[in-house]
Amino acid sequence: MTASSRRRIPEATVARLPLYYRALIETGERQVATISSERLAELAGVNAAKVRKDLSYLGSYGTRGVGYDVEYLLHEISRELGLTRDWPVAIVGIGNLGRALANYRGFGARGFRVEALIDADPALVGHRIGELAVVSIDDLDRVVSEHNIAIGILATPASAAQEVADRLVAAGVTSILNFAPAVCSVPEGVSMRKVDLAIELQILSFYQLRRATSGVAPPRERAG
Amino acid sequence: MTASSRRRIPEATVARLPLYYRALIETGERQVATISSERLAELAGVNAAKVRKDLSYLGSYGTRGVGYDVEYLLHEISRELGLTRDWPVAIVGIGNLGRALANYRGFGARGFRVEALIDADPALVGHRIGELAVVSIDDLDRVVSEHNIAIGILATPASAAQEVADRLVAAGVTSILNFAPAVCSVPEGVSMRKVDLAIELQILSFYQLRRATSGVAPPRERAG
DNA sequence: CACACTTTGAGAACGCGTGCACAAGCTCGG
DNA sequence: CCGAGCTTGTGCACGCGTTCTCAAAGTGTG
Repeated sequence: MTASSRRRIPEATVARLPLYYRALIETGERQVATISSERLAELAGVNAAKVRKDLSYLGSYGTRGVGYDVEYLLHEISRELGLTRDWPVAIVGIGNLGRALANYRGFGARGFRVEALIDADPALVGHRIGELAVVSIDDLDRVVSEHNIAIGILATPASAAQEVADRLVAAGVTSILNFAPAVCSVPEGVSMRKVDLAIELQILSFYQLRRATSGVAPPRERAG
Repeated sequence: MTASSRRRIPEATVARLPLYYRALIETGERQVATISSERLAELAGVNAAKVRKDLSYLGSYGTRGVGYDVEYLLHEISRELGLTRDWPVAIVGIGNLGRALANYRGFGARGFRVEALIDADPALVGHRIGELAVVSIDDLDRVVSEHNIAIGILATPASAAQEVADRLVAAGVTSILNFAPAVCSVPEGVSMRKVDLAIELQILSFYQLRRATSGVAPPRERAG
């Protein structure tokens, strides 16, 4: 039975699976064999009922009276998230942020291997960052297909975002992580997630202001 | 009447206000005086009914048959988001990401002025990045109160995140943007938003895998 | 001034996600 | 082998957010 033959997993649950994954990795390193939903909830910063419901979407992997087998659960979540294989990734836009992302060690650890750095600026092309040389955006198509890249990270200025997204999609990329502060649309069948740093600060600012001018408490955390 | 004396604004709406803000800025620059909810929805990448409902939480600023006055609406949203004033910000953890954030131009444009760079590594202290010198974490308390910093950006390794968050809160910071891949709790009355790059990729990977093994379509976009 | 047209604002229905509460099921000690 | 104790899995109710829909309210033309 493949991962996809199961019942549909709610989006909110998918967003929490990486939290469980991380918590389980840490737990496994401490040679702990089983873990209860309560403990896992604590480590992941959520509520225990939610953990149980989330995990039940993957199947009944727990044992009543005991808890979940750490190794087994870890394996199942890895498989569900596609972390049992490597994902070659390309970063487009090698500015401040793109460079930081290129050097970020956290990706490789989870199987996301940055295999291409792409930029439109001729002055940057050929410049090495770590093991990789920046290639021209003219070679986007070739690089994407040669490295079999399915996931693209968009770190260009806002003005270039839509055009680059289109080119990535045309080249065969079907998942995009967009850091550009711009609305950007992709066709059906392509996923896109947005991370906008300025927007995050503006949301904080809203609640900060409310707290300053009144006694209104902010929500405890965001949806993610 | 202050921003906070109105009825409560739903969290989901707050998260969209910055999108409207950005769209209105762009529209204003094109000398357009009024805008319909439909057009604004298009620019912000959401649905028109949502735009109208969101804006109605701020008050009835539209004119039936006409639309919204761009300048006026912009002003109201700015005020609501606290963008009419400046927010001094500190970045803690001057690694790859911290440095990129320190150089990021997008913050200043919205009134978020990075006024302090803090790190625990003595080798980094004194090092200049742009206009600012990195200061020691031992001076965190002093720097935060001297600059009246209410918003902190946490870009440390996961292992230091909770401790640094505690120190920020103790120093008087009441809003934290957390980039560290760790669960991290803050007391009531402090807001924290999380941005975890590895988690974003893992979510993309999930849907990528589903698409590869079956014909299941991913959700069109995230909640944000 | 009346009428056609546009667009907002809000009522209402629906769907998703959350969390309580508890039965079902497992372990372990005696 | 039995009963006490623990933990999972899930039914259910509730609340939030989204979206459909339409009356209300404005504009503009003849």
